[in-house]
Amino acid sequence: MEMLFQWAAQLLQPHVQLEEAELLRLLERPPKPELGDVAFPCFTLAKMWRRSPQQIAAELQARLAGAQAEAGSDGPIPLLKAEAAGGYLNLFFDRARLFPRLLAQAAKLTLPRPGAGKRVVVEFSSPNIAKPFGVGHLRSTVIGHSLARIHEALGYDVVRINHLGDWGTQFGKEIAAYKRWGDAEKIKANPIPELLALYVRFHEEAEKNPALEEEGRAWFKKLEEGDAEARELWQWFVDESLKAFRKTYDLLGVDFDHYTGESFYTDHIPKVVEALREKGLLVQSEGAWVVDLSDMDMPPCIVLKADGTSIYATRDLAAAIYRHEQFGFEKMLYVVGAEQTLHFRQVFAVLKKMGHDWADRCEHVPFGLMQMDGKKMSTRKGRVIFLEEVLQEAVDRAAAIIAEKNPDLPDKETVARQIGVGAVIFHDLKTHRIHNVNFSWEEVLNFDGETGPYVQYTYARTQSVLRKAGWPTEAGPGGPDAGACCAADGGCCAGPAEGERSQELALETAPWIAGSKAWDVVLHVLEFGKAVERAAENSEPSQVARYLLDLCQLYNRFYHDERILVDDAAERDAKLCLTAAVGRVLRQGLYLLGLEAPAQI
RNA sequence: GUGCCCUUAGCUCAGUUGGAUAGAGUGUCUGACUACGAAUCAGAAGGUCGGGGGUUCGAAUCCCUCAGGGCACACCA
Repeated sequence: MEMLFQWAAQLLQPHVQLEEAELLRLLERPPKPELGDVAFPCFTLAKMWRRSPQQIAAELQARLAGAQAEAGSDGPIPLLKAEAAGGYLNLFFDRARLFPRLLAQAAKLTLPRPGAGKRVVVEFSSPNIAKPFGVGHLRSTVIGHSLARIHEALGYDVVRINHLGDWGTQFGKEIAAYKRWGDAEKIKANPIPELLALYVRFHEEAEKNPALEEEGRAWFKKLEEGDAEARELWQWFVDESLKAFRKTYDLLGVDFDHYTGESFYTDHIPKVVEALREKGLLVQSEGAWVVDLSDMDMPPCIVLKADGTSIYATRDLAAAIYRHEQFGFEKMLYVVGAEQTLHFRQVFAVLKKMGHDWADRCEHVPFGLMQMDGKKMSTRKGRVIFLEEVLQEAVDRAAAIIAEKNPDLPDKETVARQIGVGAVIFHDLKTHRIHNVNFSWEEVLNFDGETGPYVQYTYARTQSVLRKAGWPTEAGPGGPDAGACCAADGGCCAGPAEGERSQELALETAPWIAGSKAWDVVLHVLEFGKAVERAAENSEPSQVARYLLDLCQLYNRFYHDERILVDDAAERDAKLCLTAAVGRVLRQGLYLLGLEAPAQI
């Protein structure tokens, strides 16, 4: 595509008084393939030349035709014709000559590496200890995991941090509840549900008996002051919870470099408070110590509560400073729900006031709520759906479909897991993260249409064709470089026995391309890098998911309408080469989203 | 009450720096497996892009305003 735009600019430049850069900026791709390969909108020229865009388009058409006649049919740029349509000048290139060159590009496609030598810290997942891992936490987990992989693929050095919710007044409450009603045996047998039940009961009883709240806060104060009993109970809750979380992470294929939760920063808090005090930023208000942010139209940021204990903002300040010292990031992403937007604006503002200019490189990556019946899910009210249950249902569904459609598939259990889990992850990543999503079993368990299984199916289809043709197929779980060319083993475009030949053929012409959908496919394959870069710039994995869905649709249309394994060797090899390129992009794209890509499903 | 976010087909959503007749999926109806995998593909139907102003040659996209929904607004995270 880039190449087409470059050529178009070169062709047009002698006839318009515009800089090449300006020209390139104006050029666009026509909305429909029948309209040509590159379009030049004449509206801006119309203003400068004081003539109608239609007139200008017609004139340019004539001029290009003249220039083309002069250059002859084998000029350096294979322009077929230029056509004025409305205020546009549409350029048609000689696809037969062009296709082999585009295909060669697609075959050795690699991602750009704008992140080389730069580090990015991604904080994500961050579930709360002693609470179940609900579908709500899934969002942070899969978005963060995908953003980490996307940045890695672009060359960044990525640090993944699980900022566990393992500190705060809630643990005072949990301890208070345990002391009153807890049963150690029950908890050992069934840790998270039992701990949750205690927590829920605490809030119910506190409605009637407000003194309980005070009791909870008192236990947190003890905990923060290092009280042995409090510490011991807390540690127990943490250990049990982590055991359960790790199982979920294994199933999802997610990992972290650091499980440094909020409690990790306890020791750093005094330093932060001292720094704030020294800079004169701390003022006392209603008994608490706060940083005033009224100059930025924000409510004050509480740093120490009236009882002297820390609050989550304090711990986020300490964490940010610690991480900056430790990792020296280019940027730091906080993948945390949109309901905490104000909190992060406050934290970043306080960092700025402290003189930490790198606060500008911290970015809250918000996402919409996971809702149930249009309402927020709530652990306290027991209105949650457990992620484990969702994943299990999805895997069961995948297994049932396999049993029905492909009973002879080897390693059925593994594939069912890959498909089921993939369906859940993809469903969460395919739309803009900021939208609220209403949880729906029907949607999550749907495997048709714009879904993870659809992309996985298309990938398996590419591998199936290659296998049939005796070409090498991709194996293994994918990886950071899965989309890179397999140049090491002699070139992607190569059948095993006839590598050189197909490469050479590919350099000539592809007369069959007229009317073939392979053209649309190869153009889209070449857009992969742009899609990934856009996803990183916007911290938006859905842009990769969207790209993959479009690629699948284009490839499936091509696959359905035309035969790949035709008798003509040149055509067959070109189509196989395209198929291999699509397969590589799909595999790497799935990897970037956190999905596996089984070769057969 | 104040601030932020959201609103596009019955439902769920795309729509890149403002560009040509606003696109998918799903659901409904109808077709295509003696073909390289039908978890697929094709066709039909379905739209005042929440309403109203404005900027522009041109607005789903930018500005203003109103409405509806969501979230947040100091000792929870």
